[in-house]
Amino acid sequence: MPERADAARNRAKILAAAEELFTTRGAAEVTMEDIARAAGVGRGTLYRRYPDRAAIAVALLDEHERRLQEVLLRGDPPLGPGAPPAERLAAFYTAMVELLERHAPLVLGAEVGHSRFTTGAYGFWRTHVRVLAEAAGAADPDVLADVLLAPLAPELFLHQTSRGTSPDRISAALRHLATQLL
Amino acid sequence: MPERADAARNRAKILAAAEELFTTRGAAEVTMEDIARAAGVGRGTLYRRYPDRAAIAVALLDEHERRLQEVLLRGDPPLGPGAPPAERLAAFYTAMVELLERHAPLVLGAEVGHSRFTTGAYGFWRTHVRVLAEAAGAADPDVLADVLLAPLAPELFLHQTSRGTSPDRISAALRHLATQLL
DNA sequence: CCTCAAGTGGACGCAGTGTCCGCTTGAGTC
DNA sequence: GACTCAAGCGGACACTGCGTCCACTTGAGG
Repeated sequence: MPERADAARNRAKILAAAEELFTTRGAAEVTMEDIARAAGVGRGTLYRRYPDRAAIAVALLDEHERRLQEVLLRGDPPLGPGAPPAERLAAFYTAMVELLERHAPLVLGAEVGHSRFTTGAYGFWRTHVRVLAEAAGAADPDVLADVLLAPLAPELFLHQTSRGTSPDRISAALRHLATQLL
Repeated sequence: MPERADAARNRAKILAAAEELFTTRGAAEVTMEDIARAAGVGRGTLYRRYPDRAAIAVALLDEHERRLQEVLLRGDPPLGPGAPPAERLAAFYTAMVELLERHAPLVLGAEVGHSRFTTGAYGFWRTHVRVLAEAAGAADPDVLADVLLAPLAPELFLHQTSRGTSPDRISAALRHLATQLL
């Protein structure tokens, strides 16, 4: 059965309020209570849908990540299939840094506990990179995939940018890395 | 003035109890109350010295890290000065993985919030790696240093080992990386 | 208009945090 | 050995955020 009208309205209010709070204050400073109040909704209603902050952040990210995943699988080269592995990895890095730049507070919010590696998204990125590493004939692509993804950790990104390093510079360094390794 | 005898005794009891709890249960499952009780000490006493779990974990790690830092600065090659940058980085990776292997729960415990990058230790590792990158003539060693340290994130290490990847394999992959990049 | 399941929201109990302050104790002094 | 007093101690307290529960409300189909 489809979602009831009031339920859909509340879901939208919750997501809008949460996105606003996450990006203005930073995920760590936002409580479930804050989100409920900002959305004009009771705590119970909030918990009915989302068991914790991470779930909300994941829901918010979902759309953006899906879009990139789609492009990786079926888009044009160099992001999509067709280009040599090194170029595809470089393009992937660029896209991910852009994603981080726009949504770092959300990505960080999604990582309550140490959930980063257990979300479906990490698995996807990991598989993608491992396949590229394999195609380039790298030794131990399984471990290399994790290593290549590590510099995209949102905490690191925020640390670097807060220290004054521009996303472009990070992006460039990663592209350089990609061409050297694959 | 020196520390009073009872104070020193309590500090030792606290550190011993905390190390035990951190390693057996995992840092996230340990409360300040737990540590105080296990150490046979009041909460007030605990807070007097350590404002939070992170401070305790940092204190516990301090000794081990100092030893490695000492070797990096003044020890024999390839860890210490003298060897070519790539070899020094490879040796550094090996040493760090070993450190993680022995003390990952502590390292993780030290990272309440996103303190990893603000501790003195991170700054030290970062400087060390940046100097190596510079010596090898790498482009943008400043950013590269962060990138090269990223795969040593304790969350990643724990994730990899819990998935069945042996520390030796991680270590080998990182050494390979070092020789390819510098 | 009626029914009733889906949906709502706030009150409640709990766990952990960090502070405060009256009591205790160690270490110099005579 | 007794005295002093600052350093040290520890438990009580107030507070914040979490997650649940259940009596009430509301939307949609009959």
